[in-house]
Amino acid sequence: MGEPVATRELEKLDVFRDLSATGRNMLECGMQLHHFDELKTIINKGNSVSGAYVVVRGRLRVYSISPSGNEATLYFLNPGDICILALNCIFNNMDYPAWVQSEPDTSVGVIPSLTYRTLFQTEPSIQNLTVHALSVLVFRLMEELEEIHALNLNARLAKFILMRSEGGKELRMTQSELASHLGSTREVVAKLLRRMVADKVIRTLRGVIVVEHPEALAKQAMPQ
Amino acid sequence: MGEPVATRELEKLDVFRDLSATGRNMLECGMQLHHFDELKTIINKGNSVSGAYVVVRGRLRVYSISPSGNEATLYFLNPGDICILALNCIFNNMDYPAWVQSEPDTSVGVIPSLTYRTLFQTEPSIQNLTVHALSVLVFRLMEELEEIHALNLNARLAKFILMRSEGGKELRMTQSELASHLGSTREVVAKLLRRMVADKVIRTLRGVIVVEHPEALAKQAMPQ
DNA sequence: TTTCGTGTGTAGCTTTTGCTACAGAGGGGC
DNA sequence: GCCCCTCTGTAGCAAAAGCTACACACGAAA
Repeated sequence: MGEPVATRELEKLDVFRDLSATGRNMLECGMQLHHFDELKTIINKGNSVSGAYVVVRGRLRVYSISPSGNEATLYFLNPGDICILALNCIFNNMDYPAWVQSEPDTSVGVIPSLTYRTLFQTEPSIQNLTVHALSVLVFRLMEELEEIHALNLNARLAKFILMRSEGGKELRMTQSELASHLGSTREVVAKLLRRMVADKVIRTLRGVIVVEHPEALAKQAMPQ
Repeated sequence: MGEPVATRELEKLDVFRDLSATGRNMLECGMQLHHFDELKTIINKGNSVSGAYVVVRGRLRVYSISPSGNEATLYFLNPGDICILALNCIFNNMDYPAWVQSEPDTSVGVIPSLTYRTLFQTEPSIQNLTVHALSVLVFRLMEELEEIHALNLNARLAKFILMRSEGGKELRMTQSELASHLGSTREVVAKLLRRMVADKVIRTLRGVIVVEHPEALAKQAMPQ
């Protein structure tokens, strides 16, 4: 169980620095803080969106579920990140199009829809924040779409390991989590990893992938 | 060869109505008009973006090219549409990440980057236009990503035919164009179409697909 | 009419990916 | 130690999709 969120913790985040630069205190503006002690599904697909979500502490996982029941992680939200899907919903009066799960000890700030839209009309910092967040997502999504067409699963896996391994050394993630990120299945991921291990490109441990030969991995991340 | 663009033509578009509601005339603001008589590649991947592009007449096709040389159409821009990729580039100082081709007799208005950014800071109509265009794209992209994971090619093809056939009757598009939209190849598309023809769901003519049985097609567009 | 380019029909093979099924390995709690 | 749960290793088959290769059809231009 984590300690309650301190104002100090809020002020560390760029988002809130931007917001407070407008001379407003978010809590006074009506922002609510929610805390989740444990892993819990906090939004289901089709839920209505009450406001703009900003992660203050911990992590949120946004994912979709295919009809066959497979989960595919869309992205994570770390402290300071805004949920852009929720922003979209606010500006288009739509229901939330995915699922969201909180990790243990996660705090989320919620700025009510109306408040956010009002702030957007008057505050340049909120305008820029919004547009920037949206653009970044658009690019990420287009890149991913292009990748799916251009790269086979092995290349996408190689690329994923490269990008997410801290300092290009190792990646702490189970094989099913990997599969979920790539929209594939564990067995297939295991098969591909096996080949990489045979090629001495990586080593696998329980819940960890150790990158042995980053250059070779980068080569596998290339088309073909 | 088309006639030059008339002011009347500009005023018909929602975008410009929004803009002129701000009491500004876009041409006076520095918008330039470009006309293309024939099919021509007007932007290459990596080109710098000079401003916000608005289609006034005709159509632009935005596409990516995979390393193997296959084109995959990302989307079309019809009169009144803004190129959101270009918007993104403007707000993030990036180079254009795809290719753009003009159809014959196409006119495009270009609002210089700086002008657009200035307008964005002051004009609510431009703010809303921008955010709305971005959100819509984000949703479209996420939907497509989810579809690729959840649906097989046959279902995606069925859905595509349904969505794009005018009034659910027929779709004027060659099989290679279809393949390009789905990021697949002509032969595979032909194979799937063949099966649909055998099932009496569609009829195929040269450059045309006639929808015979929309309900059956909708059924094929479902997962599995 | 002939020719040529583009669009379509089709076959067969290969590769990739998914699915089922099971065995073993490691680690935490009892 | 023992149990149980999760994570991993592996095999084998099935389905999906891509690639190669060719034949034919249609229509426009010469």
